[in-house]
Amino acid sequence: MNNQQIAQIFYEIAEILEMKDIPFKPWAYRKAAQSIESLTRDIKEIYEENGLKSLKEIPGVGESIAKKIEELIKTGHLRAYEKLKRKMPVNLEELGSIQGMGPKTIQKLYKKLKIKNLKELEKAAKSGKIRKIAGFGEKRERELLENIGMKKKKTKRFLLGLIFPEAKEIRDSLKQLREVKKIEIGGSLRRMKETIGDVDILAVSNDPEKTMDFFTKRKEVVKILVKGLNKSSVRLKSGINADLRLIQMESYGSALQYFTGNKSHNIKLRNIAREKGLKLSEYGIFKGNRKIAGKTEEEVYKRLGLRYIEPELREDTGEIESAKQNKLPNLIKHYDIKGDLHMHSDYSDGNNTIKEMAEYASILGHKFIAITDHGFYKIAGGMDEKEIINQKKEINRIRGIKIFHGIEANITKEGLINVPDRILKDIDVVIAAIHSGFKQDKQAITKRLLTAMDNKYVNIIAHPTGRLLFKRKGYEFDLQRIFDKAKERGIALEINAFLNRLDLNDVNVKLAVDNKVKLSIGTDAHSKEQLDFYKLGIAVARRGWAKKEDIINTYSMQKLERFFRR
DNA sequence: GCCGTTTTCGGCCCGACTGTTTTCAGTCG
Repeated sequence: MNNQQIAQIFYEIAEILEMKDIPFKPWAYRKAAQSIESLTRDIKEIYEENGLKSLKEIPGVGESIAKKIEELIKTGHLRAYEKLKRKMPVNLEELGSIQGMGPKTIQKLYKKLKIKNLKELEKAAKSGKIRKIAGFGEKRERELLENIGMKKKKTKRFLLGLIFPEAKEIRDSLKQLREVKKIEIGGSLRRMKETIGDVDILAVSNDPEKTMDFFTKRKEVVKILVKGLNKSSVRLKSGINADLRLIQMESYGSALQYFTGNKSHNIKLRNIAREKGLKLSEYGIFKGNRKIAGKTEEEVYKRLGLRYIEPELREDTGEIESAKQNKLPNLIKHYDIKGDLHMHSDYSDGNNTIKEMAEYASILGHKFIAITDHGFYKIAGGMDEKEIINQKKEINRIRGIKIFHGIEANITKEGLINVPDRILKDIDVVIAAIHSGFKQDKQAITKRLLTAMDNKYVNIIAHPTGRLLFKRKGYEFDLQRIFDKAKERGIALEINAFLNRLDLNDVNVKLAVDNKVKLSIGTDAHSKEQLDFYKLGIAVARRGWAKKEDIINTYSMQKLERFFRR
């Protein structure tokens, strides 16, 4: 029973209780499920520490839910849940995934028509049985059928790195309109989450009609879903939906705050408002009927007694508590980054020459780069000893920004570095990474990484978990032991900024920062345009609460050289 | 069922939209 499975059970209990019209309990179960889902540790571990007592320290978990967690850990079952299931034997996950099917509707359709799953729902809708039930009608029935076809809630998510440039282009084009007084991207895109569900754009406009026309006629738009004067919704070429909402200037701040989210961050803010006898909504902060804030986000947070919280932190993972105590970190800024420490040239599997990479990096404002082609690795066109020597000579000839001569070496199944020490010793920066043998168990991978980090030339462990978004989960290892070793040996762990890696991810970056481990940002670019991904790396760092001093890309050249030589 | 710098009892986030209604319930974000 892992955290996700336990959370899922509590979500289902919440749904069933909701059907039964039991007040407030669903809210409690959902809250507990949410906290369990976002734990960074195995809940079993927490339980083993101090039993029920340590479970109750999880927010939203009290006496009763703690006992249920205990039962699940110990037996793998939950009698209370199974009893509920027997009375409500419907496939909640399936039916609930249909847009318009909430708990009350599912309950009603089960009671009246014994509908238990998607197949039965579709059959009933097609044969016109649903429209005859009180509270339903032809339109509802037709809509349900449509939504079954769409399976709308399961719309897939998209890579931040793909959507970010597309959304920015739309925003910038709207910004050109004279009528548009203010505009910003909201939602998970503003929080720079690694995957994005849809694009939310907020604007203030003097001419809503013209603005909406312009938006819905953009060349990126393939379908208009809704078009109104306050809100329009379109589907873009990439497949993602984009909303444009127009709001009044005096609510701009509170609307931006509201539409940036995330949801539990917002709920917490509303609770704080309520505790102060105020009301917070997307229209502002109200005392009775009087609006007392809402024009800017800063004002909203301030009025709630909080320091301003950067969008990347708004995930309800402790940022509100920190803001209250004025303990938010001073997050790393874009301009703190002086260079990129992982990229490939045509010496291995990259598309561009070293010179081309360096020139593009210079345009981006970098002061240095590290060329880190694969060494001794045939599959990726890795260099042999002679090519490595030639590469060094070429780097020394190139004028312009500082180029560190690096290498990306493999960590073998035994934890050895696949490039001999006599070569490594003359290289400025050595990146080591696992590129094969992902299936080893947790212990084996941990040992493999630890052994590799004992090599005295290794400076950076690249893409430490090996995950690929939407593709591969990544291998497991004992994070804490790797952190301790990295600190002991003066090795940095990488935030690989390649769009489908983002590895370490935000959660692990936060843990690393807490452990005072140094991090390095590298794009892993295989062509010059991919050097743009460094922005994604900064986003992950910021979402992981990283400060300037946590990231070695912010070091001065001298300090960085010292770090590499250690 | 959880939780508390106004509470160990009495509260629990807010508003828009929609379809089916004659004043609202359910769903969504």
